[in-house]
Amino acid sequence: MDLATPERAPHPEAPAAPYARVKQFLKEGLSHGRWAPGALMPSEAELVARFGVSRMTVTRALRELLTEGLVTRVQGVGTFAAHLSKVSSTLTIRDLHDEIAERGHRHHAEVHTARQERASAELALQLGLNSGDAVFHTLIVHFENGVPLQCEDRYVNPACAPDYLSVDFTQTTPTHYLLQVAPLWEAQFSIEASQASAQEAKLLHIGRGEPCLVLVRRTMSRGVPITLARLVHPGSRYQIDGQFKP
Amino acid sequence: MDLATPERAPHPEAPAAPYARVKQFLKEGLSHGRWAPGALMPSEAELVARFGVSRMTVTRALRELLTEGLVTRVQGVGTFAAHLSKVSSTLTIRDLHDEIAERGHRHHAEVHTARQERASAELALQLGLNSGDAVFHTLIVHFENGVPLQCEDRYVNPACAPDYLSVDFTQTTPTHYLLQVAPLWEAQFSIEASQASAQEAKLLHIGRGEPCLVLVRRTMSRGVPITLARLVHPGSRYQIDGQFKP
DNA sequence: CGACTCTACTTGTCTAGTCAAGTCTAGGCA
DNA sequence: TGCCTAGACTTGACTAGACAAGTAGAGTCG
Repeated sequence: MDLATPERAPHPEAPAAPYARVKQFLKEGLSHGRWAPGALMPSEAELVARFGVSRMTVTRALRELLTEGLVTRVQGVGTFAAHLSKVSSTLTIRDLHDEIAERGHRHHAEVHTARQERASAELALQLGLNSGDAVFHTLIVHFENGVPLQCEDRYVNPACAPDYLSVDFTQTTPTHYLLQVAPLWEAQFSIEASQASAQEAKLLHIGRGEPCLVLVRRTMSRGVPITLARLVHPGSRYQIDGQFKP
Repeated sequence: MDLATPERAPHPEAPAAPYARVKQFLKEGLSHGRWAPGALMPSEAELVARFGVSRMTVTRALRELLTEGLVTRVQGVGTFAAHLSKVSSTLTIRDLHDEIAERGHRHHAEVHTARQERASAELALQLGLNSGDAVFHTLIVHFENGVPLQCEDRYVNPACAPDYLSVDFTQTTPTHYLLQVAPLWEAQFSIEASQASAQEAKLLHIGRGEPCLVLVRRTMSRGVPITLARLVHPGSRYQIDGQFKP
């Protein structure tokens, strides 16, 4: 225990704010199985009476539990404990440079390709272009303390980032640059395991056929596709971590 | 366009609820780069004046944007556009049975191991037990339309699910059963790519050394570890999909 | 010049009420 | 019996205020 802060937190279980107390009460009840999944929970009026707070306060607590997916609410009926049949975790995909820097390690990048190409039919579809239109293509290998960690094969919609090819990607990562150009994002991704191709194996200094964690990500801004990236990581050197906490 | 519902949605861009209109206004401004990352956004008082609503309404809109991570708020200073340097996506980890059933496919499971064992030192640490304590161990292969899709190697804390070994896992998945027993969860997971072991290759009907997507998940309820699972999928047959939408 | 205070502005939280809309049930009526 | 309606109860959204707490800048005093 930290006895040096007696004023700050007299009871860790009793948050000061009334809305937080109500929320805590409901959360603990849920975690102790007081309301089985699907069961009817106390109504707002009951909670108002029990805690002696106004309805807005109770509403806030319940709305937060709703957005956290812990309860289901039906107008005219009541509030129910959610069945957590799906465990939804938050997976944070970060800029690799930041990730490495945060570990206190050194990051550098080798640019192998940075040129304009003509889009294939499939690529054009993904980027909302017509087949044969110009696209920017970069192939960059990222290193952590001199060890290759990621092979980044990226196509960019020129309309969204006309100056993309003039950026020095040994200094700035494409992710970082594109985040500046296109403010708000919408992304789809898929994660899969596959063997390294001959080129990837060479660039990542691994054996041909070694298992790799492949992350394919397509990002859009205001409905316009910006970029399609294929991020290949050696399976032996990289893993994705995440957690779920209600 | 759906012209059959003229009353319901006259303008898809103008939600009926005032708090939603305020939220939409701010979101669109952010997506159009009206406020650069880190820039000061309108204060609550300004929004109150602009939209002619009460402060609680504006507060709600801003609080929701805050929980979505789109803005940063500092008491006494103001509201700022967040820099989205990290793109946090929601990754939903679901019960495999449900996932397969939703695709309209057939799921069945083969139970290869279901017994009590003594915990190794490392396993005991993960499950909050002492080395040598009893643990339940199951090894189950899940099939989609007769094709092996996942090899589930799971250890369970007997204190949390005393009847675990008496469950018929050809009928119920361990995930589903454990969700019933332990109401609210906390989970940590990691995703990595590695080669199939000899046993895994045999169980999954793939070649030894083929790349596999491995998901290791540890779940806890009220701080007590419940289960540690290692889910191995053939890289050629399985991928994880997700999306991010602010 | 430096330290202090006062003020204006900001967000954080709460209250006590209003109106609206959806659901369920009991009772009445044909 | 079957249908309909009225009332009770629920959530959803909002208003117009209030007080607290934090920040930043302007002005003042030593």
